[in-house]
Amino acid sequence: MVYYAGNLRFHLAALEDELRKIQVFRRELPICYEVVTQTIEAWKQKLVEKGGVRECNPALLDDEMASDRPLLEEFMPLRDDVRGDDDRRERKNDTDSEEKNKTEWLRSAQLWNPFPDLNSRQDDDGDDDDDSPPVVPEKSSSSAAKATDAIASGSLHPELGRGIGNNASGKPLSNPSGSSSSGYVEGRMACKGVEKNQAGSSHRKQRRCWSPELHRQFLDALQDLGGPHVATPKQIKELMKVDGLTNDEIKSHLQKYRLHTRRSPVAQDDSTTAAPQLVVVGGIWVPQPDFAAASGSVSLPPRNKIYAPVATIRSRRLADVEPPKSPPAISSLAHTIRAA
DNA sequence: TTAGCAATAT
DNA sequence: CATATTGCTA
Repeated sequence: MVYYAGNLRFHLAALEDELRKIQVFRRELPICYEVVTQTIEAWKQKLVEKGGVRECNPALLDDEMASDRPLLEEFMPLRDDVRGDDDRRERKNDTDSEEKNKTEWLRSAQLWNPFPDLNSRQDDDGDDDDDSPPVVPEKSSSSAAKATDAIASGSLHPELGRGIGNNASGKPLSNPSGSSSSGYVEGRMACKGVEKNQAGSSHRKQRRCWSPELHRQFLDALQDLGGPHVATPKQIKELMKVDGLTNDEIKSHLQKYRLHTRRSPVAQDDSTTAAPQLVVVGGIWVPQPDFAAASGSVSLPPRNKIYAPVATIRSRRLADVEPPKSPPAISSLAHTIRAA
């Protein structure tokens, strides 16, 4: 009896150890995490029962536990040498920096989700539940960045497509309710063969979408930097502190964003003080925020100083900081007007 | 090396 | 058509 209890405790401890280890990958291995967590819970309960009521019969116990086991073992075969660590060389002496890097890219992984619209989770930028270690501004060495990128694009990766029923703990971590879970899930990670730079023609990256969260960070950075037209990709990247996000990606996003804001400059709500933010440019009325953008095409060359310096601009709410959700079509009007 | 733009791919 | 990636140039 004692043996079983001890055994159970031992396994429990081992499991908890494992849980701590995969904590970092919680987002990427939601099922794994969940399974382990639940198993731990279940076992704890067993332990309690065991302590309380003496009736426990070893065989019975095994049987009962069997219900929890198979699932678990699919993902995590139990070993006795769980703490062996031989196979987990990566985290031998918990190197803090490495840990941080991982969590950081994890954050990014979370943000880079392939379901732009679906993933509107309740919390928002909550940064959530998890006690993710403080993200230190730590300048990520380029090598580190590359490493993480490599990881992100290739290796570890949770097969989270399979619906395992018991996601008891609540929100589906990564895979929003099945709708349209078309092969995008594997998009970034599955990467079978891709990225294997075989024959050096793996070329095109997997297409990754900017999640609302990520975009929000982007916008924040933009705002801090004084607007889309003065912000530079690198600065943005540093400000966003999203690891695994490359300059090129930001550059691209910025490009698109600029084009977008140029086309449909939206005066952003706040109509309370809706003083017409209009200014005359080349004979046409243009919403002020777009002034800078428009100036480009109307020959007001250096648009650098149009925006206030970083510090002062912080509180301002510029239209160009927000993506045009519902374009008022002013610009198109402008075009037609100009044509006429 | 980076920013910006254009071409191209999804 | 919208958006992401790559290529090219300054």
